[in-house]
Amino acid sequence: MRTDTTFKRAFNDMIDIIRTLDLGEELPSENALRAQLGVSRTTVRKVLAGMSARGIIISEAHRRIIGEQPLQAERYPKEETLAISEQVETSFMEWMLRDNACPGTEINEAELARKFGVATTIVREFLNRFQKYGLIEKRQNAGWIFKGFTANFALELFEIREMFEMRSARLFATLPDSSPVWKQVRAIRAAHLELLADIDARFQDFSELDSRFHRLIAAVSPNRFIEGFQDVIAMVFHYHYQWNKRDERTRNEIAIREHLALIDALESRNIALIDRACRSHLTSARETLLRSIV
Amino acid sequence: MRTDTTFKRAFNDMIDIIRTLDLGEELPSENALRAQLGVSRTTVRKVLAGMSARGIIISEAHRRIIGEQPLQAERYPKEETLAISEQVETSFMEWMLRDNACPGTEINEAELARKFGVATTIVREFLNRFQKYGLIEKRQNAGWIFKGFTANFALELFEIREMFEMRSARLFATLPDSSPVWKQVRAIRAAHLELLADIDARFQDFSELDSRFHRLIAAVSPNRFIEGFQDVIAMVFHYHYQWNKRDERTRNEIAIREHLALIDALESRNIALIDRACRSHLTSARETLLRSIV
DNA sequence: CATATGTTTCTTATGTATAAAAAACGGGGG
DNA sequence: CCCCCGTTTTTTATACATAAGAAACATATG
Repeated sequence: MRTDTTFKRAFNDMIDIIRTLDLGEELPSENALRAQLGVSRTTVRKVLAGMSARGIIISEAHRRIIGEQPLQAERYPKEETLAISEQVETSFMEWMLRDNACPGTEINEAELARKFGVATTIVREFLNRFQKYGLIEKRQNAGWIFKGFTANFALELFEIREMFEMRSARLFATLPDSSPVWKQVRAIRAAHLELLADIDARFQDFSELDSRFHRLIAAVSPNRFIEGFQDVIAMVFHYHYQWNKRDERTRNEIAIREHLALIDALESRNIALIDRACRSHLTSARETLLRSIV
Repeated sequence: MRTDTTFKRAFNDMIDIIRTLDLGEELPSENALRAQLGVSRTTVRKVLAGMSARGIIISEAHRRIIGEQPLQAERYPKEETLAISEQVETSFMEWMLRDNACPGTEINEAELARKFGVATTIVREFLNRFQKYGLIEKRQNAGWIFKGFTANFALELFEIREMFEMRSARLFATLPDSSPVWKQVRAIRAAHLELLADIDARFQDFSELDSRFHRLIAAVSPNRFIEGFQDVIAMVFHYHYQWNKRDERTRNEIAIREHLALIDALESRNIALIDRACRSHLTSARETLLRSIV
């Protein structure tokens, strides 16, 4: 009943490990592989068995050696490596953004389960987790309602975001030169400059960099509630921008320049400068989001 | 399989409704009762059937009249009116606060389900919802870990709480005299004074008033994320103080006086005053919580 | 024709089952 | 005694089943 996505993901990862080894070379121990693959030994053994069956690995007494290099074609497709609960997220987002975007829509667990082809349990569990994003609401003994990806949602989101982000950004002014954070700041500036240099081809990579940047800022003084909120922000930007492609290149270029200005401000340790750069970036991000909603 | 807690709760509520009616009087329609009881007509009919069977209601052709007044003893016990998913919350809190309070404890779905005598599905669902409180964390393909009711938890909680509450309190200074909020403020001040007058006997009622007060402040400018965070705060205070009774009376009396000071400040519309009263209350609340943790 | 009740259909809450994955156990061999 | 591997036990992820509850439909009655 449970899907074997963990096995398939591990199998694919194992192919990459084997490619770093030579024909006839002995494999690391099951325990070592377990650590490398980040799964249990049970799964490692299943992967090894699968590879033996395909002749990639030859098991001799007390040792295993590489029989032949695996082909890329033997990899399992990406979809099969995602747990059902993860696939449901994508299905739901598509349903939400494409089909029934209007606020007030009732969400029917059973219907969604049928539509997505999964068990109701999974949909229920997903909706429970998804609730934290503030887009759906539960009614006692009845279904859920979709509150809508509305301007109000964006405004409430950004009100919190501004509080959290200004708080974190200001803290940078008090960090000693010796803090390891500065190295990360320099690294992320480099990543921004690189992306900017090749913006025409790689503008779609910005979404991930954006999330990384804001998480770095938040991380100066860890707070589990702020970290949890970063998930909300990441979700919104990930899916909303995936759906709305208008002006994507320009939007992203502007955001990169704002990030760079904020990085400069952070390094200056000047509170006024930090405040200004941070607020200006958030204002512009908010306006962009609002414009794409209406 | 599903429990009939909705029916039992409605049954109990129905007893209260009948007590306001006279013997021989005709009952409201099913639809009217549905609205009053806040359940579906299906459940109303089940309640009516149950009461008919006990002779409380007599069904004549096309009408129902009160046959005899129900006895309080006929009420279903409180526990049976709580959905399993609600009972699990209590069980879990007790388990957490009494038995295994130490940080890092692994939480085992199957074991909890056995201990609480419920299906694993329920425990899973509960843990998913409970995650938002920041006290547990999930590990992929494995169980959950309890992060502990620690000083750090309290500090992170109050950092956010301070941001949110100061923001809301300050907004009061900008409210026009005509705002309906002021009436609610006066009402809640009265409630505080009443409780204070009878503090020796009723100090335990403070927990609920506290939650009501802070939700009122937050409500001036609704924000779904702030409202969601109020749940976290309410949970912490509800359960933690239920567990730790030390100095409860004194603590609550102090808090009431701080609330009253904050109410005065709000009504003064003086930002500096509001800031001071709000911060001073939050600081004292934080210290109290911290003291009770260590 | 509107409102009340009787009937049918659909959905949610909760229990049970089971394959996949993790963890624990146990016997060698270095 | 520690690591490696074979085996067994436990736990999680997911499917499915069903009674309780909600909603929709139908009929009757004033």
